[in-house]
Amino acid sequence: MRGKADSDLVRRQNRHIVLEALRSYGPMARVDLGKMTGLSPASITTITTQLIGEKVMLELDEAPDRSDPSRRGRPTTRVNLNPFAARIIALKISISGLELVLVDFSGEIITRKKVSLATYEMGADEFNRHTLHIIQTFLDENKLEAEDVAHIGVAAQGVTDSVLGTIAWSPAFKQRNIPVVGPIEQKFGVRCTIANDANMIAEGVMAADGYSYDGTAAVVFMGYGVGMGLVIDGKVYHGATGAAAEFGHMNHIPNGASCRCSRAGCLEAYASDYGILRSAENRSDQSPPPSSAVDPAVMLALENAARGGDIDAAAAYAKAGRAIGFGLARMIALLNPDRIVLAGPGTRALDLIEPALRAAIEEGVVEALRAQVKIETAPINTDMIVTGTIAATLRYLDSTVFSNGPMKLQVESLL
Amino acid sequence: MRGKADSDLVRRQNRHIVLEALRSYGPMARVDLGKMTGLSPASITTITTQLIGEKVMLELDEAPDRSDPSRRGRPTTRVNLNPFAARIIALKISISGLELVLVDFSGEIITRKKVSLATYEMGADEFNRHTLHIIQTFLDENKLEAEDVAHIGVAAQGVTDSVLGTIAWSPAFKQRNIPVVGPIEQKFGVRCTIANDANMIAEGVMAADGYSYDGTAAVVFMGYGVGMGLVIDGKVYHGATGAAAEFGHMNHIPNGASCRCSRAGCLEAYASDYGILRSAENRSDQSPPPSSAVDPAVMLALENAARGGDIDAAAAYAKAGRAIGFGLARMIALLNPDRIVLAGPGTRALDLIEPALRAAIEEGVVEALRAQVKIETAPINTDMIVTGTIAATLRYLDSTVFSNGPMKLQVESLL
DNA sequence: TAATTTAATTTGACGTCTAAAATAATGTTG
DNA sequence: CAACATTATTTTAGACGTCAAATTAAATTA
Repeated sequence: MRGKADSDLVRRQNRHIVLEALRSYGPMARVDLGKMTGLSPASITTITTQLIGEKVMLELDEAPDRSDPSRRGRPTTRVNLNPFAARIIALKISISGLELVLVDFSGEIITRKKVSLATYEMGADEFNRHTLHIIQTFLDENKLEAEDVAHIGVAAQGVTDSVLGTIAWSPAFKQRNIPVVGPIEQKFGVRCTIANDANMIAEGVMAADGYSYDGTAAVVFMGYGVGMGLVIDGKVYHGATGAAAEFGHMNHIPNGASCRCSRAGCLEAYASDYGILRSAENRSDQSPPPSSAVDPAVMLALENAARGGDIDAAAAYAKAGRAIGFGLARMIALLNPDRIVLAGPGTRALDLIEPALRAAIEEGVVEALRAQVKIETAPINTDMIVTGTIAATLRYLDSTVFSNGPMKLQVESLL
Repeated sequence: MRGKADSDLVRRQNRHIVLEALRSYGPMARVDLGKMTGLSPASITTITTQLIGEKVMLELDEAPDRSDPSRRGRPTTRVNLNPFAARIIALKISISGLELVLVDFSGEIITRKKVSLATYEMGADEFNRHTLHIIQTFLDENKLEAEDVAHIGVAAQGVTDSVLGTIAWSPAFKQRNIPVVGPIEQKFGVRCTIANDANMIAEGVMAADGYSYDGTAAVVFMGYGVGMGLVIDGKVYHGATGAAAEFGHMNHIPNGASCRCSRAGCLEAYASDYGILRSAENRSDQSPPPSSAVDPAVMLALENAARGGDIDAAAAYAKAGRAIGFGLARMIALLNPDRIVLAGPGTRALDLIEPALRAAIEEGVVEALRAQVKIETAPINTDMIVTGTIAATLRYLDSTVFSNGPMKLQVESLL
């Protein structure tokens, strides 16, 4: 149960839904904000006036829209989030290196930059030395001081701990429990949060339809690894420590194929790029997984071989599909979602995977449970991890900082 | 995102938390309500005055508390939920029949009654004819009209659909998709809801500590079947159609042991009473499961045999533990909970099950994920299903009916 | 009996919302 | 082109709910 309600809560909540409407649907007129949020025109006036006064919002200076000639009356003036209200950095840490994206408050990308970094053999200290330097350089290149940045949102591949601010385990690192948030906050004095990359994909998918979805969905990522982002009652679910939905390392077969995480039988060991490749090449399930990503060209060739009649390759994809299908069946039994979204480069081979996947779901879970669930595919080309990290970070800022209103001056001390 | 906020929301929310405080902690003084809810004494006065006026609450007429002789000042007068504000019926449908419990608004049980009913062979119509008659008799016995009952909360064993108000699949019925809510609402004109029994156990566990827990927990029921209630961010999670957490029918081994649900490899086929018995008797995993519950005495004997050195029996319990352990490992990978509660008669044999269970969890999920989770055992004797159903139903009434305030009179039509 | 202590209510101010009225900015029409 | 119509936005006045502070209530203590 949430706590007590008072006029403070009312103000925060209503400011929040106004910001959220602009965040999801872009610039709009005050009337439309009213329709969107259910607030009266009077309240919208009050709220927008305040937000504009705080420089969080601005009135767009544009010529009236004449596209509909039958339109009468006073023309609208649209308002939008003020791009200069804040800047954030989204930082993606993956097996191939770092990606930095500088974004303004309205969500517009200002610059982005990729830096490859061979992280696997690095210890935590060395990694952080590099990372902090790369961030500093990125700031310098954009003529920014650290205090110009309101938040740094990190998305990392693997198991992240959002409470400790660490990467608990990742295929990009030999070492475990690498602190990330601490060093960044310490060096730059900027608030920082970390999340799992698959959760950020889920965030991206939700952002794509304006966070209008409010059911339970699972977003599956297939590629160099297998991940999942869970959306529960419309909100991306993070679990006790932000490490929820480690679908790739959910056990498929007890004592089964060996996985990068040094365990046996994980789903990923059957359905990731390297798992599929291993099966296709008829190597034993127990043969050790590689420490680096499989070359995408190799996977492309394998797909085509499977389509061209290579029986071993086709069987490898079917095996992957069966593994994912059983994983989904188990997930469905637990969570009874209404939607499953398949995403990531692995969906390119969906034609090869899907029959076995669907058969496994049918085999693995009662009809009553799976009948409702819709399976969709998300576009694979867009960089959902970055998009999602940006959306999540900005939404977080909206709710924590900008919904509250301006700092109250502490005048008492003057008396 | 929730909708807009206004003074209406404020009133509902604050009335709600006041009701909730009394619901969880019982009668208390207005001062304490203030401390509990964070509301000012003035607001508490306003709210309690209104609730008392609406006969939802009442002031207790009791002698001042003299237990602490050093206590000075005006004595408190405690208030409580008015038992006569409403009555509810909790109805439990299980393989052994129906159980009806009449409860007043303060949560006090007025009467309860068990009726055994051989439901398995019944069709939906016959079952409902019996059920409606049993409810009618129960009302008559307590000299109640249907309209004296504010809500009927049903807990059923198996897969329930809270949207359609049906039992989608249950071991108590041969037939599928049995409508329950519809017939009851139609005949008695009383609002009715249905939920899965394991979810109601979870509700009971949460109620037991005053709904103060707000993390993610899984409550596992072990007995004639295997069930799970999931608590996500402090709320019992029901999924898209109320059929969440069908842990017992989550697949354990593809193409594995045959289950009552007519599928193969479900966890329940290894870890329920009949599954354990089947293994202990060295019958094949494929041999058909029984259609009725295993006699508790048989299970008790089996436990003692296992403890007394019967190797087959001990192995059966270990096999059950391993199945549950892998199921939990998979659940942990998906949901990263901080708490697992084991409940139900099956926990009596926990000594036999636990080693294999813990080993399986270790084998089945990365350390980073399982390190946080605490495994507890709930008392097995209390009837958690009924307790939980009552708690859930009353809380539902609190939030839907009694938080709103009295009906507004529609005076306009008089003009 | 008067002072003290704690509980509960009353009073007056404050913040936010809303409906209705007023104002603003445009198009339409005779 | 002036008056009217239309749509957007702001202003005004009133409603509702909270809270701090003052007041009243009901007990104990001295």
